[in-house]
Amino acid sequence: MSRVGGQGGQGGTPVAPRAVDVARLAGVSQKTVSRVFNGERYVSEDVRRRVLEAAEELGYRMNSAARALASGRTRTIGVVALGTALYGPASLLIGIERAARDAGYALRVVNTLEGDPGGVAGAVESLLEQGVDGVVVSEPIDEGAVSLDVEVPVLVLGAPAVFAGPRAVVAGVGAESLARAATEHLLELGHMTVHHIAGPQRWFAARDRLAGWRAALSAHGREQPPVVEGDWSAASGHAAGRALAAAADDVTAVFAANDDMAIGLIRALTEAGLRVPDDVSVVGFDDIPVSAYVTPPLTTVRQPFDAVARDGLRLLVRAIEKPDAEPEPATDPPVELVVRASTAPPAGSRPHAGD
Amino acid sequence: MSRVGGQGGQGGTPVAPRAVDVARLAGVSQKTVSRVFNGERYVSEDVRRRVLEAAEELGYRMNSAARALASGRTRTIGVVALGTALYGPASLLIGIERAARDAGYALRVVNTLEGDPGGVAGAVESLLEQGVDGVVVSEPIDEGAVSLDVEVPVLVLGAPAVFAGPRAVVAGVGAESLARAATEHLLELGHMTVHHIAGPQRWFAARDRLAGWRAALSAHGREQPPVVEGDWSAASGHAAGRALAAAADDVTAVFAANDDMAIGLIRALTEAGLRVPDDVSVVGFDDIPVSAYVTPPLTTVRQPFDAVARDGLRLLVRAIEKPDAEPEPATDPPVELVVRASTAPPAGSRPHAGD
DNA sequence: CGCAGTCATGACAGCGCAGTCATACAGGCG
DNA sequence: CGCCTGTATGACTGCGCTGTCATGACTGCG
Repeated sequence: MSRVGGQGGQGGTPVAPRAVDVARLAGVSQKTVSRVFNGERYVSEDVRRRVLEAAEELGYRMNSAARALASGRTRTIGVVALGTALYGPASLLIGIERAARDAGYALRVVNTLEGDPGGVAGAVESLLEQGVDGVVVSEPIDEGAVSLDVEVPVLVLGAPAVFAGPRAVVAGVGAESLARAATEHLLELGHMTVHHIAGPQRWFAARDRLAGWRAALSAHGREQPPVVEGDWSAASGHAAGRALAAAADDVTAVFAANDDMAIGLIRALTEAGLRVPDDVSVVGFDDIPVSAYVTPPLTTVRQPFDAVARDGLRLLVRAIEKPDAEPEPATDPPVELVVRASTAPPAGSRPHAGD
Repeated sequence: MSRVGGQGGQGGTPVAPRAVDVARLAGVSQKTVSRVFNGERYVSEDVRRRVLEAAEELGYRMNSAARALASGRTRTIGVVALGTALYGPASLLIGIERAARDAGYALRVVNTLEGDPGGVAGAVESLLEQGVDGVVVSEPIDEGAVSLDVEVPVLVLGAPAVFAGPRAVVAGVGAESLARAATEHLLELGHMTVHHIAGPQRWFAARDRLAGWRAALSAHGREQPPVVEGDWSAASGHAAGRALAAAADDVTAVFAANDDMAIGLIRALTEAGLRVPDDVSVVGFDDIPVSAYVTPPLTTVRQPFDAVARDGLRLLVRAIEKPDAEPEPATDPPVELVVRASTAPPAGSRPHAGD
């Protein structure tokens, strides 16, 4: 008794049609069906059409498990993401999905729970078990040196060589130059120095921004005020702002490592009776959607998530499909500073409270 | 010549060890290795230990493609998401991932590009092709009646029965009751009526919120002012706020369908010389992270994304693993109104500008 | 006309697992 | 003691594809 194909039978559970069923209907061999569906050469137009028609009629869908087993390739890319709804990581994930799909790859996603030790390594391991041709580690947190000594290419977005591996490709989110641009914007407005509310230093992204800030100040020979560290949340920015307003009376410019903290900071400053930007200028980072509409509209730095994801994935796909090709370096994404109303020149004649 | 296992050989490409390799090393049959890795009954403690040790030594990882082919199950759930970094959808996706992993399922993600016709159906199709045991359609946009007539269970989060299918499970994000609570909060403060800035009506979530607003006003016998429709963005909230401030001088309370629009709205009101909450009270929806730190801190409604995701996935997994069980209804998630400083009783004696 | 080269197709094996069935032995019971 | 039930294991097969090789048919050219 042979199997009864999909839509044909009246009763019983319908059985998904296989390539042989299509082949039979089209009057060709199963292998030819495979050829058509893989877009291989050497299939006559006539046969191709017949196969596609037969497939359509039966509602045929290729079984990707069988394909993966036979070919050794899954056409799937695994992503290790952070499991946070923060605008940056979420946007990057979306960009990765789009780029992967455009490249003909499906996506598997595993989130690392923050604070989970060995999270990245474990996540990569589980992806390999699920079967992926390549892995993207998106904006990870520093967990000490992680060895990504795995057999597939790995793209690390937004983290340096801490992630070592034989087939690692690192593409930058390039936050350092962006942070530098933000800081320089404030210096160019005439501020003597710029304070910094940093992100949590376990995040590479936070360190990059800190480094960019330092670099800008160094380059201009300015002193580096003590850094306050937040946790990306508006709440932490608020707390940092309170501390800043209380401790130092000479703060005229602050660069916050993300927009949420900048917004919290502005609120704290406002509560302390300081006006933004009249008394204190504030720059954020990310250009989250609300930034243009908070009070005052926030000057911030826009990250080209889409370009980063696309560029990184291009490299990854190349590494997957042409393992022997040179590991071409990533192109640096463009810097974009969005100047709004939260920054202004310092009030030169403003009397110092403490003098 | 037989294959040389993984870490053993010095030269050449290492070949991933298979179950037979583990079996050989442990002195058992391949089938027994399979039993151990699937946690089946009837394996002696001694054998189990030996197999695990052998697997460890070889660095064995099961091949999930082979497993899927042989068993017909992929242990993977596919998610159709919207491809937006909006807080709601992103949070829901994270909740889904966690819940799926806890249930022992991996995740495949496909984003629908907004405005892509037939996006959901196409996305589901591509997931089926990739091989999934179940599908989650997360907060979709109305594309007309979509028939999810597929062979696997489908969980639709946050959309009504427009998505029909033989094995569909619908779990609510229950935005209607939340929207109703938000509106009633304003009425209880003493406002005569409440204006509404709606989300794009192609979104079910936006319609639910609109319906909740209407229900609250009807229940209290209040008139329903005309609705302004935004697109979730702060920019659209800003535009709506401008229109509102210009057109009507009797606006004392506004319920915005999400926090971003509420923030844009507040900015527009501020620019028009109206104070929040003194002149106008504003309620948002979502409780995005910055909401507590904008000026003024936003009264809003928190959605229990995690609970919704977890509950929905429980139903989906049940439908996958026990196809014959009753399709238990979803439990309604709890309502949580977060009252901050953007709402207050109306200024009773405030002189009307136009009188 | 005969032979090489290209194009088009099919036969067959095997990817690495899980399902099915057979087998073997232990203990309980009438 | 034979029989049955429960436990523990292995042999064999097949899931639905792709890779490899074989086989024709057709083309161009000396």
